[in-house]
Amino acid sequence: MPVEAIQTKRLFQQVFEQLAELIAKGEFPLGQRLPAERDLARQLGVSRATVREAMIALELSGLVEVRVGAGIFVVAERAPQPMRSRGDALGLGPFELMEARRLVECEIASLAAQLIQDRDIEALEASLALMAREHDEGFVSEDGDRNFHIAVARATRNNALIRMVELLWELRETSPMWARLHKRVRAVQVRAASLDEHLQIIEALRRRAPDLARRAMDAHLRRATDDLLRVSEAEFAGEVDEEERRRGQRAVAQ
Amino acid sequence: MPVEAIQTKRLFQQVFEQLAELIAKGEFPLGQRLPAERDLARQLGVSRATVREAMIALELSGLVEVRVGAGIFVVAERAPQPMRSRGDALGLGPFELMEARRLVECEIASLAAQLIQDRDIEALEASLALMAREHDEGFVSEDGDRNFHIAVARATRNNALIRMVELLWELRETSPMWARLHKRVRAVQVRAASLDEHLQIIEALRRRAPDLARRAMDAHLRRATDDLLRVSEAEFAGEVDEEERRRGQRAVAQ
DNA sequence: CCCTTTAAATTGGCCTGACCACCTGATATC
DNA sequence: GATATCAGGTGGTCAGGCCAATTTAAAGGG
Repeated sequence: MPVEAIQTKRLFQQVFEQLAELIAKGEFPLGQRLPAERDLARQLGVSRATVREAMIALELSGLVEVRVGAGIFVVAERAPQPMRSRGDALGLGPFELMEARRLVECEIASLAAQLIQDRDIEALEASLALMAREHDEGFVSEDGDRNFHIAVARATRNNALIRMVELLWELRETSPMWARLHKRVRAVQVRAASLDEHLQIIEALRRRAPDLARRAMDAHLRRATDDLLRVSEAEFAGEVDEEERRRGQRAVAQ
Repeated sequence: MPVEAIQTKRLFQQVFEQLAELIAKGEFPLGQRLPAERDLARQLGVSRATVREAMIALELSGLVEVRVGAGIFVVAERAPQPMRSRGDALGLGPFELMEARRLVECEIASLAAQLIQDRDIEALEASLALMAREHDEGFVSEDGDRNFHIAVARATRNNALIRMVELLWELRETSPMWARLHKRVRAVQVRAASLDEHLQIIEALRRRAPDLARRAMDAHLRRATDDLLRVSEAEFAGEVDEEERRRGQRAVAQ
């Protein structure tokens, strides 16, 4: 019989959940001021410090806004997001990530080619230069790579698309499986080839050629996935589960 | 001359940022225990309550883990996510959102058609039924619609894609401009047509027809964008900025 | 000498009460 | 009627304290 995982939640979390529910139910409508911290503390039977801690949680969840001296105001009616930004909560695998990237970033590159401006190209070149510097100095950082792909998204002038690419990198950073493969890939990966692929993406964007940009991005992500697959087979045979491996092969085969 | 938007950051936020930076820099390696709250308070020259508030922020950011009686331990080395989950922080507009949705959800529908299983179709039908119920009862809720599109993503078995669609709806819920247009669209929108469009998407997925699914999803999002554009022109002429309107027209014209 | 038991020190959780800076709205003044 | 002033309310921060959980070290027994 499994032991009930009763975790005595900390007080501020209980207060947080209770208030979040009241907000979601519309008990505290949008824009309305919450009772003062002192009043809430008295009503809830807890100390003001605890209420304050719950308020910080509510604020970090984007549910309320604190205006010093004026009060705390409801700025969203939705339920708090269940804190699942961490990739490991989903059991997110590297190949899922690459598959998603290919799906969206190719189209983003195509759209970017139609809307890109000269200053965007400068940003791309700066990111490429950073990658080259990281390469020379043997950094394990991926800032240049990350900046590059986000810069491509930024060229679409679409904040939702930008946010989406950012999300993909956040998921990557928090994926435990990715961390396992990561450094090995960096070691195996022919970095010069990667730099050249990025250069070709820039070139396609500079020529405002949507199809070419899409193909260049696709080729880049395809090879990256391929490298990943090779490493996972060589070093982690049997460890990466079968579903994930099939996904990787499907992505490369497409 | 624009007034400098100097925001006196609250003390706990400064402590939070400082500690987050130290963690990101590796000053406090993964798994290591942070100094005790009392010590940190003394070293930082703040009260323990302030340190505690910063700790809650760190914990909610997924950087540390609190073990009662034992200490606070680093569980991630990454930098904290910059708290921009709220759509308004980006100035996100409705048409940006729809453009992004068309870009990704069409491809997701195509992929879903290749991988969908019978139980996924059942989930889609349940969502459609919920939409129909909402329609009959005159709800303003969009739960059915949301569930449907997330269910399509779920059929791809790709957690990154699922997360992405969820993100799009989160952004939608937190977009102030969307809130302005939202209810008017619901009033104008021919809901029966929307239900039929969703039905056609299900039908395409049931037949495992990728291209058909992509086209059905495209037609649906296209009409939704079109409705949005019509409402925005009729009711908010001059209010929605020009960039946004052009984006809407471009999306429909494609 | 090693293992178990027990007690002390450490640590986070929570509380009380207080003071300050800031915002707001009503009042007083011109 | 418009403006300046002021008092009350609010969040921000602090100090000090007690409690429960945990760790650590000392004491005990084999």
